[in-house]
Amino acid sequence: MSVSTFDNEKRHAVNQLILDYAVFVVWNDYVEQGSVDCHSNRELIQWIISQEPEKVPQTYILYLLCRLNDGENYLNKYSEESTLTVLEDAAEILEIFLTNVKQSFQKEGKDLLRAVKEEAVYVCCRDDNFDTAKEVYSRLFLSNSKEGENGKENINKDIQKLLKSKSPVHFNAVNLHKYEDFLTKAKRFLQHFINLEEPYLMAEKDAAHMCTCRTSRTSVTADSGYGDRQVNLGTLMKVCEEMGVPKRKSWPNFMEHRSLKEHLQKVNADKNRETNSNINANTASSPEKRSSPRKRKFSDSEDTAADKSLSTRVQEKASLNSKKILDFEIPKMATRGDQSSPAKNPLSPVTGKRNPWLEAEVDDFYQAVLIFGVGNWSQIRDAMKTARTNVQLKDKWRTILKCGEINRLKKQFGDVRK
DNA sequence: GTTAGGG
DNA sequence: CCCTAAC
Repeated sequence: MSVSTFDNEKRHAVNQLILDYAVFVVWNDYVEQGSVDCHSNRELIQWIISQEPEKVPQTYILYLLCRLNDGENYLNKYSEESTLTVLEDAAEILEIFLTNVKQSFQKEGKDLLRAVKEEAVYVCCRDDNFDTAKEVYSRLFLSNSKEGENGKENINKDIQKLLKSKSPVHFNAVNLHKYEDFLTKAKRFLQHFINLEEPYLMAEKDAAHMCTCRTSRTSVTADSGYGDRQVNLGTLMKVCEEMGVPKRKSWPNFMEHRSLKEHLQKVNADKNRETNSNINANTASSPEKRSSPRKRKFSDSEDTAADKSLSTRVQEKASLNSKKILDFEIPKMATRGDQSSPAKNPLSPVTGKRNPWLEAEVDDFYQAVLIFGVGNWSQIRDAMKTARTNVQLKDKWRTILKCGEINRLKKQFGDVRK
């Protein structure tokens, strides 16, 4: 079963499972007992990396893979405290990863890094979110030098060039370029560092499988919920204990993994049967649950005293250990007041009926014109994925000029090239 | 199929 | 928004 056949929500859930699982496995290897307070997988992984960075390249890779997988949907978020898009995060991770690989891989790695960065901008354009595209672009490609109004024009030109480079012949790269191709390229590079027998990668398959088993039983939606994953992690731990999966130094072999998986399915099936009666009450992902900090306990033997010492140790280590590893900070994204979805007005397929333009729609249109240029209406139509025809766009541009709405747009987004 | 322009 | 010429 290929992960790429999942819809985004499922894939996101799978990736969460992979991360959880990876963290669990790594945890088992590096920590004998105890527990730690962490608010996200990111923190946990950062902590693990801070312990013995050179020993856990796979952790980077897995972390990276998850983000690359989810990157197509740049709106996915792994942690509450960060507003980075997924692929921006991937770029950061990759950058750190590259500092730890052999010289001979550096060039190829740099190429991939550039591809990831471009893709980060690209996915936003493809989704008609040019605002975010510009923000991402300036964060990833422009040094901190602050430019004024004329900087905006340059960004538009740069993005246009970037889109062009994806498909030099035809300008509608947005439709031709496949995310899967990019993903394949990324994975090809990472193969250099991946041993396919590693449990990390087997986790990818298992998690996908586990996810389908569970989702087919409980109707998908509950899966993106954070509480669900926590339960899963606990179950994983219990199963590992029951089955005597070795805690340290030797990885579980393939057979152990398979049986673990089967066992897990059974446990989940039982659990689902129990909760089947009130599924509907709990399926909707509840934001309240998410907001509460996440507490992982991998061992019940220790209590809060050990907890504290460990979590403070984490913080100390984290701050001690080289900033280049833990410094993920990037200027925050300027969030416009909830304009997340460009409010696609119910399009009227009925011919002859008036279909007024919403202001947000006009804004998007204008920004598409900034990037594709005046007159390239069909390309703009494709990029915007709007139901309006190229002729309608042309007419709208004419009225924008005629009624002087152009002044507002020019002021807000910068001038267009002629 | 696409764009410019008159209506 | 529609229509048509021109490409």
